[in-house]
Amino acid sequence: MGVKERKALEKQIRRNQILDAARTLLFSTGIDSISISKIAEQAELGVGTIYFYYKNKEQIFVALQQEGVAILYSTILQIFKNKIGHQEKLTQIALSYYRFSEEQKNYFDIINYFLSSPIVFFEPNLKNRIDMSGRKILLIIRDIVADGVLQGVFNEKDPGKFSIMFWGTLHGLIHFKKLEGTVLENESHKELYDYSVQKLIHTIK
Amino acid sequence: MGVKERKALEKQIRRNQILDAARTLLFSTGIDSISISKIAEQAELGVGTIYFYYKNKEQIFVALQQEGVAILYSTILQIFKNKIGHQEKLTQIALSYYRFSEEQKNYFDIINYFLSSPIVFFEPNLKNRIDMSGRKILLIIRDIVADGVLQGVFNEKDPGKFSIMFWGTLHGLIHFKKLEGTVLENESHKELYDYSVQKLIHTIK
Amino acid sequence: MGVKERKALEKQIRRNQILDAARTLLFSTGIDSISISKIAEQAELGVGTIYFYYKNKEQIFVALQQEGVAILYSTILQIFKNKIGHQEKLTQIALSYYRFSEEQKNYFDIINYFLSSPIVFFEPNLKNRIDMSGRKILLIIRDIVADGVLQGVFNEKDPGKFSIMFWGTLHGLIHFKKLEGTVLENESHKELYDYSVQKLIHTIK
Amino acid sequence: MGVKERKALEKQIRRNQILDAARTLLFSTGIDSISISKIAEQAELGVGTIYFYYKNKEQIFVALQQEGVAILYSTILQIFKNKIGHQEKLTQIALSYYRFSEEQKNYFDIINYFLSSPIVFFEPNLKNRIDMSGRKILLIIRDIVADGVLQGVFNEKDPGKFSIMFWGTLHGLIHFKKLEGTVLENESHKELYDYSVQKLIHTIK
DNA sequence: CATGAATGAGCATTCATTCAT
DNA sequence: TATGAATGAATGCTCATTCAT
Repeated sequence: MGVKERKALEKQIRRNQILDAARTLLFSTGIDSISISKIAEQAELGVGTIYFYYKNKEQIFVALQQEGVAILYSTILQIFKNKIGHQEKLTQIALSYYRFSEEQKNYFDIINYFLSSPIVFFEPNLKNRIDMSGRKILLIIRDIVADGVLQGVFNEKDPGKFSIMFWGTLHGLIHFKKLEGTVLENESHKELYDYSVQKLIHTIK
Repeated sequence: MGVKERKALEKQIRRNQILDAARTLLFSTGIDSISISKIAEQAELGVGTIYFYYKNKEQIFVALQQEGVAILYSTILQIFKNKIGHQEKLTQIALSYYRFSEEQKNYFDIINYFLSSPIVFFEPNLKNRIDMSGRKILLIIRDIVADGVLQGVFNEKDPGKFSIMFWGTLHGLIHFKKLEGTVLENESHKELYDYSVQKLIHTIK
Repeated sequence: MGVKERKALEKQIRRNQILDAARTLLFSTGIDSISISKIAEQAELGVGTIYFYYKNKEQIFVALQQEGVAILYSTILQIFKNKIGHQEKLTQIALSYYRFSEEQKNYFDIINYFLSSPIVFFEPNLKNRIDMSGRKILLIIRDIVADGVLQGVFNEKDPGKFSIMFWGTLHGLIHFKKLEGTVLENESHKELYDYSVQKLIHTIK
Repeated sequence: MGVKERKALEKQIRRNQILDAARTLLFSTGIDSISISKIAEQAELGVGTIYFYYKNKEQIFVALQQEGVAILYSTILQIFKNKIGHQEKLTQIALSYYRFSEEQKNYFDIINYFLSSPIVFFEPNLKNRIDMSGRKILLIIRDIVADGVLQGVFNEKDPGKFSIMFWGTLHGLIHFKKLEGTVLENESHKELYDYSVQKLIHTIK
């Protein structure tokens, strides 16, 4: 291993060290209380060092968001590989996102941070990275639907569009969890979610 | 007009003056840059005066959110009253939310602020007010569907559930507007939205 | 009853109404959280009205302090009147102050506020009123001692001085309650207090 | 001297610079008027810088309190080391506290701040540090008494208890300085103090 | 590479008091 | 008498970022 490689490796190690610290904070006190100096303290590094490895706070958030998406993706990939029916796959994927929003709330929050906040400007590069990480999930859904169509299980002209609609619905509905107890007086939010998923799947049968 | 009425009127005027200032800020620099002292400056009032009329910052946000919802509601109410088909009504409502998210982006942001942020605590009263303001919109949709079912145009056992799914889908998809240019490479976001709306309506035909 | 008397009576009623409010706050949230506007709200009066009846916040505090001292005084007066020995009287008085500091903590705090805070300036009149209210308590102690001397139970040339020393010791020791758990590692504060009282009494035997 | 040492030294200098500023304020306008921003201004530093060196305002107060206690302690230690009688030592210690409360009034105030205010919460660690600083003074008194007992000069079963009573009396009586001119009509406060000290010492003879 | 000191604008909120009505 | 609107300084504290070493 040459000097270059070792340097690169060390750099990666430091980056991970910083990310570890940020993740610890994310999970211990939530997204709102992450600050660079807290990360530095947690990572046992100087503040300046953080800035050497990440241009700014946003970059760290992006890295965490990628982690979150990766976790979600791997779950969904498992489902994709299962030997179960197409419809069942979609149902399980939907369920897994619901669970993710609850069990990995902090990761969900940070994904949501990029998706829902009215923040205007990201460097194009960054934005690309953020967005593309989620794309793979949509592609899985698309593939399931497309394959279902091939197999004659589903009937849908544009699996790509559908996959986005599918995910958008799930995402929107999860936000409505907040309305439990007020708008959703008698409705169980989970029931509502399941109902919607079935409805969605029904549209391509 | 007695002294009492005049006082009450003046008080209302001041409240509006403050809200005007907050709205101006909301529309000029976005929700993230609204602070009490900026509102005070904009309104040409002392900071303390703001607190005399609104208990805290959140209350001002709520007032703005209510404004936004009211605008959206009135648009949707118009559509509801139109003498057009049930399906057409739903289509137009969906369209109007899309437009709202673009043309009244700042109002959309503040509504979204209450719906999407991982924020911790609201006084129950406040939360109720926030949530319930949106409820009327859902009820219109429910009524359209329910009436459609009565008329034999639609087929849906639970119009209440459907209305929430409908809105959730719209809401979630609007968030995906951000993905234009990255994930949505070739897709037009608007086309996708329309596609989804038609799909949704199709499920209750 | 003439107009003058009625007016005076009404004025007194209002003053009490204000004091009631202040006392309620004192006992519900403690001395630190008493503010004029809170008093006004509690009393269902305007802020300006408070200032009509009390020149400033301090005046209200003084009134509360007087109440506290009055309560303490009446307890001590009871003990004074009891048909028990001189020594027993002193013991019970000391005990009653200890209890007062615990059971009427809020009154104790406000008395302490005037006695311990480094605040410099009070109007002479005010200061006189504050200080003199406590004087009666000291006089009781002095009388007990003086009478004890007469009866041959005690031996003390200057009962006046002793009464102040007696009270000063109690007061100082109560402050040390805070040291429980740190400086007073193994000592029970109450035991220490009792020990000191006995010691004190012993000096005049 | 290495870089590390120099850095540490500079850091200490800055901490002192801040403390100097705080002390200046303490001595010019009293404890009540110390605020972080005033300290920053006085120290010609940014507010943030203050917080870099002291976690919060309380920490600065503690530092000042420790200074005060240290001054008092060193005086008392001197007396302890003097080759004078046991009784004389106690007398002089009492006198030195009296003088301290007059000549170092601001330090006395800040010590008193921690001892007398009904303040709610301190980090346990902090509280420990505050309380323990005073402990050393009590231990000196205890040792004098204990030694006096050994030498047959004093007669006291529990020198530890006595030392606290001794100090509590002094402390409480100093508070009564405020009553000069009102309650203490004809009494000289100083005379009263001396009287009490002699009385106290007498109890262990 | 790594550090960590320094910044100062920024934050939400409180408060005693005044004064025109 | 009584009101309550208005004030604005003041509070403790946070934070992303910079930069000299």
